Amino acid sequence: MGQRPISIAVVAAEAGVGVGTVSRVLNGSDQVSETTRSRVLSTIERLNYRPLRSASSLSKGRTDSVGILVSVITRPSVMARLVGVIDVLSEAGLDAVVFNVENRPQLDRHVASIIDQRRVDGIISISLSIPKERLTRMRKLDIPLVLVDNNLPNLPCVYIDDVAGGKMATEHLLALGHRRIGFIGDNAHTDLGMSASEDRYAGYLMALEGADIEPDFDLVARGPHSSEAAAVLTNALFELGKHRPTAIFASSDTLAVGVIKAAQQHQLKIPDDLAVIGFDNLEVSSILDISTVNQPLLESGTKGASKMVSLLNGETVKPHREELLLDVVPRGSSLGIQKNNSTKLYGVVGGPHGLQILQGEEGLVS
Amino acid sequence: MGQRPISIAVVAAEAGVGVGTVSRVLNGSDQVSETTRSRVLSTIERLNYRPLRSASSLSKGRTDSVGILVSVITRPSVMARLVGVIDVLSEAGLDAVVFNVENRPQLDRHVASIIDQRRVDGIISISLSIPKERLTRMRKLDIPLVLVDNNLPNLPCVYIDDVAGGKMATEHLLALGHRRIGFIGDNAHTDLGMSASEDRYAGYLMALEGADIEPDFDLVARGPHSSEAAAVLTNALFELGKHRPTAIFASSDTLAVGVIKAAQQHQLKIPDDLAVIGFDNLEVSSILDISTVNQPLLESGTKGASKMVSLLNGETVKPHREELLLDVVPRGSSLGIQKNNSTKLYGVVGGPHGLQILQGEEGLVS
DNA sequence: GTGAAAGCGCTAACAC
DNA sequence: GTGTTAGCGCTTTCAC
Repeated sequence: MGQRPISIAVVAAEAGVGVGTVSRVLNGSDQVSETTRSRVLSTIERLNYRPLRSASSLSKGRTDSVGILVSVITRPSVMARLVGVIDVLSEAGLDAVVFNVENRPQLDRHVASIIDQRRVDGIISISLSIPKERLTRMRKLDIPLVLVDNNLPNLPCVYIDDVAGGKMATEHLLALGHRRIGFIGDNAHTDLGMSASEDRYAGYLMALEGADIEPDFDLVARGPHSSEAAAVLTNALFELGKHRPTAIFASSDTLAVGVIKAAQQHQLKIPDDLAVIGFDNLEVSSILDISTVNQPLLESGTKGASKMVSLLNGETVKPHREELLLDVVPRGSSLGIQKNNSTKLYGVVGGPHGLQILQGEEGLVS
Repeated sequence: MGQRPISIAVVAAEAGVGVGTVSRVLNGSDQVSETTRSRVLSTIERLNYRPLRSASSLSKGRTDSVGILVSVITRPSVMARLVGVIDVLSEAGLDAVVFNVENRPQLDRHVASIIDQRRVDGIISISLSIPKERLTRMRKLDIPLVLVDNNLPNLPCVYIDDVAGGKMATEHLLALGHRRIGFIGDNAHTDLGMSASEDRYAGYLMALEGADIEPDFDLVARGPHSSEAAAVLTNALFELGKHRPTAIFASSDTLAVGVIKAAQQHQLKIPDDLAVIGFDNLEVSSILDISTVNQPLLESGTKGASKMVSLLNGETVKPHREELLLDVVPRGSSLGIQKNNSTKLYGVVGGPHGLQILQGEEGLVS
């Protein structure tokens, strides 16, 4: 009881070999005979021995863990990326150390501490802009960095073209005949480099220009990134009376939900009185039948993490910089076609304790 | 260039002191004269030195990081807890190593590896049930464990009474005069010990019993944890015709969204034709005006993490086991009172680039 | 109050 | 193939 945990030395002694051999077995070296290997292995098993991470880290000079910088985790879009990252890292035997960043000074602090304490082997930044000086320092120190949902030259990254996305969304509305198209965006966390909303706004302007429509800034509104805020802003747009927009592009689905809520409160029919398109293709947009621009969120995380894994293995990262594709997902909020096909996808069966959904859970987020 | 990173020895030499002294300064020992301390401190600053985590870990015998076991991170409720945990840990200078668990074997594997590799000083389990044998082992090895959203005797934990919550929700509907009350729950991840839905169901039954109502299992349905699934199940309940429920208790807001969607597709008026109450008080329930049972999600995370911090500091955890309180949040989906006061909370102002929301962002999730 | 030195448990370079 | 040994960078007695 209370005896000190077994070290590699104990295992070596017990197995009648040197510590070096045990270490070699542990690290899968082929410099060990099958006989010895199995003997060591069984001793390890018997003693229930596991190498101490920190000792190995110190010796190897790496931590086998990567830092993940992320902000406003609670956003579903951010969450999805994060999950993708964590899953791939975990699969590769790397620990995911998550840093939740809320403002610029904090971002800088975290980055600095991560870099200098070398507590991780690499950093994955999700939707965040690392301060320039830190970037330089990291490059100098040769600390791998991968950007997810961000795009910087010479750095491995996975990103989308938000401008193009904003353009696509707006063009969707234009194609439906709308001329007075409003924009609802957010101005949250721009200090952290989260510029998606503004980029999409740029795309919105481009689309208007392409259609020879003079932008009307009375139809543009920005606020915090929440449904409530979007509802408030939408209400403000409605005060324009007959000059109100006939369609609104919300820079994220979360905002689109607020837009629709506001419209309903004003007894406006969607999409006849007001067409709406969002961005991200979150689950909520599917269930509320909101048109949107789909972006591969989870995939951005998995691909980013894969690049990190490659980097840490010393391999060259295949597509160094990777742009993921977007596509418009037209739904009822702009087309007005009610499609409740989801009902047909799953079978429901009765049981002694109530109904149950049968099989076929494809597409269901459980 | 490429010079090896400065170690404590370099600092010591540079400052003209022994490494021991530098270490003492680093760890805030009071065994150092002010003079030396400041000299060392300035040298550290000048060289931009940071102690190497793994070396310190090896020496100290602790990692200054804690493992977080979590499942289905994408659930907003889980995410909120996770954020709470991470923030408090980070504040305390502890690294948050996140393990995303998807099934029981994986849970067991992760726990085993965490325990044996001693890669963290403690474990916080969110909504998950650690296998019993692992629990025993952890206790024997003296590895601190804190449960968030889970409740086990003799273990520090933060939890709610899901049964009571389910009862409250159902009683809310009963108080409104409903007699045929349906239940929509999920049967996801019960293998991981996520029993909230079933516990709330137990509360539902208790409430019915308290009102002398015989439970009708035709009004009970379970499926995956998604709005889509809930919509499908709700549709199935509607097939009961006049025997359909006049109210539904959905075991989470996510499910409640699906219930409402299904009702709308059937042209049912909420709450006149169908009253609905959910659980969790997610942002979505607020914007969609869904009645719900509020539980302090973020707080469960922060409180749990605080307990961990105390444990690691060798302090006794104040309230060892802590139950957080629930309260019914009545909204339009059951009461029918449309309250769009949110509009009044924030000012909107015009600008050259469009409208902006003024100040007062309290309550707005950005 | 401070320096010297002995570990912490592991890896890797070097012998044999 | 395998054992031996010198570190990895820090903390912590133990002298002084």
